Amino acid sequence: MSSKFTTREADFPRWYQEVVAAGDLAENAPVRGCMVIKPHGYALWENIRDRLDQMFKETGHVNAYFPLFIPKSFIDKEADHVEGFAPEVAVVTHAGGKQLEEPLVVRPTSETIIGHMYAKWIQSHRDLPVLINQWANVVRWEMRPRLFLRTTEFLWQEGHTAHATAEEAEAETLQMLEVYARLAEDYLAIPVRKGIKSRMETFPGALRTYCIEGLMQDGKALQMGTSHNLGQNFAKAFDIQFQDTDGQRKHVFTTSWGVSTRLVGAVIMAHGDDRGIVLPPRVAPVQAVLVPIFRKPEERDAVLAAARRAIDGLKAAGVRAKLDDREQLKPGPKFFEWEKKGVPVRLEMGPRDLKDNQVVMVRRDQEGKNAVSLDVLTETVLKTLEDVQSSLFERALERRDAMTNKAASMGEFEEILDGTGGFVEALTDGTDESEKAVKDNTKATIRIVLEDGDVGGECMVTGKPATRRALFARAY
RNA sequence: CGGGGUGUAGCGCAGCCUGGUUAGCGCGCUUGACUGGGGGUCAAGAGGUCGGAAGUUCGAAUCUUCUCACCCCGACCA
Repeated sequence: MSSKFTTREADFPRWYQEVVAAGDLAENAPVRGCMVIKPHGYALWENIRDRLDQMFKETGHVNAYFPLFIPKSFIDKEADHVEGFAPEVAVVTHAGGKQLEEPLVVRPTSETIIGHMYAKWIQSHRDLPVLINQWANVVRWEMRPRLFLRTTEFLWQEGHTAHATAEEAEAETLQMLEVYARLAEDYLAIPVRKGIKSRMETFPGALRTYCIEGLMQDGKALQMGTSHNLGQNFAKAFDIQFQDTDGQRKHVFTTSWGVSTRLVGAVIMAHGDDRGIVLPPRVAPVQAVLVPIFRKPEERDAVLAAARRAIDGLKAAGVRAKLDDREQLKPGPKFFEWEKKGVPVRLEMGPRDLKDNQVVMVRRDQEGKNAVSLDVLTETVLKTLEDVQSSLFERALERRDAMTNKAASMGEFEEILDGTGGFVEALTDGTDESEKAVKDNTKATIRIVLEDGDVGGECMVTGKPATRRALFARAY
């Protein structure tokens, strides 16, 4: 019954690695920083992807695909963009057995190539808005890779839209932030803080960056999605213009927004326990697993027949249910395996249960076992899945709130960070210098700016009158 | 790029300092039997260019030199 994992409390990063491996989600590839996403991990990503894709379609977006290779000169066209991405870009200099005329960048993100295409596609206000998303892999050379959280190659989606007015672009940016927040909270059961990034944390080339920030169990923040209002920066760099109703040629306003396979890491770090991964039912590839128990052949036949009926009932009700009828494994090892994989509900069915017309049900998020009559199995499982979903969210919310504090001075600020960690709300004078000083001294960064302007009080760094209220945290 | 470390079976390691028969251990794997309501037991097996190269030696996983790879700690990021 005891766990073999390093506990979260003892060493969170190590716990994370062990749990990812034990849950059979992914492993490191021969190339440093790259990962192989295994079937169970990929199924998890597919569920996130499918739900998001549906949400994008519901908000009027369509999918397209842009190429992996981008002429290096494209990246150079937007000054902030080059500077921001230069250190992590992979460049192809040779191909076809010779040196290339112009090096090709392996996309770290696709604003530039998409901007180039939009310049061709957009002529008139009648062509707007353009609402395109793409599912793709991108490469950003990483020095400190961590499975799912930070990998050199990762899977993501990037939405790229173009609009006639600044207002429309801003509305789009905020709308997609909302979509991300809903995905995180309703689907991944992770409460998030929504907000705007400081200038220092803004996407290279963007006017404004909004984001959702989750808090992990170790008190560190995780950026779970970003939505950028790019203003006319890329429109000007790539000359994306349209003729408006007034006859004038104008630059469009663009946005971009993305979430990645990092979300899989978020789910693990937000909900996992010392026995392994715990998956919210809505994303779980397997929501309920049934482990049959028997000794003699006649027991086997009876149990398996009843088990198949139960599974069929669950599947008919839309539950992603699985019968684990592998005969080479005893029930015990199966229990541990599914537990490590995070399956929300486990059912055990043996001869004793058959006699009583019941199964034994175990919730992944709780201790203990309960008997459930076969007559009400399907509705009980459905209800339990909903319960697990909401209690995971509630638990994460309580943890988050308990780890959100205010600091009035640097002393208090550091005390909180070194104690419980988590989000710390504090006042600063809003300068890059103060923000940098906090980062250098405490490793905490501004996750979101809560308010700029007349906030009262004084800057915790300089003591000058404060002009900004922000949420800080140490982050992944 | 600066500092520290590791390469021996699929994985994790011992052996090296102090050279000496067929290079071991745990887990995993294969076959079989007994087992089966929370990680079972027994038996029999398979699996190795000891990272690579050169050298010292009668003899090298072990000593020397070179080389390659990877990992950890310090500057960025969805």
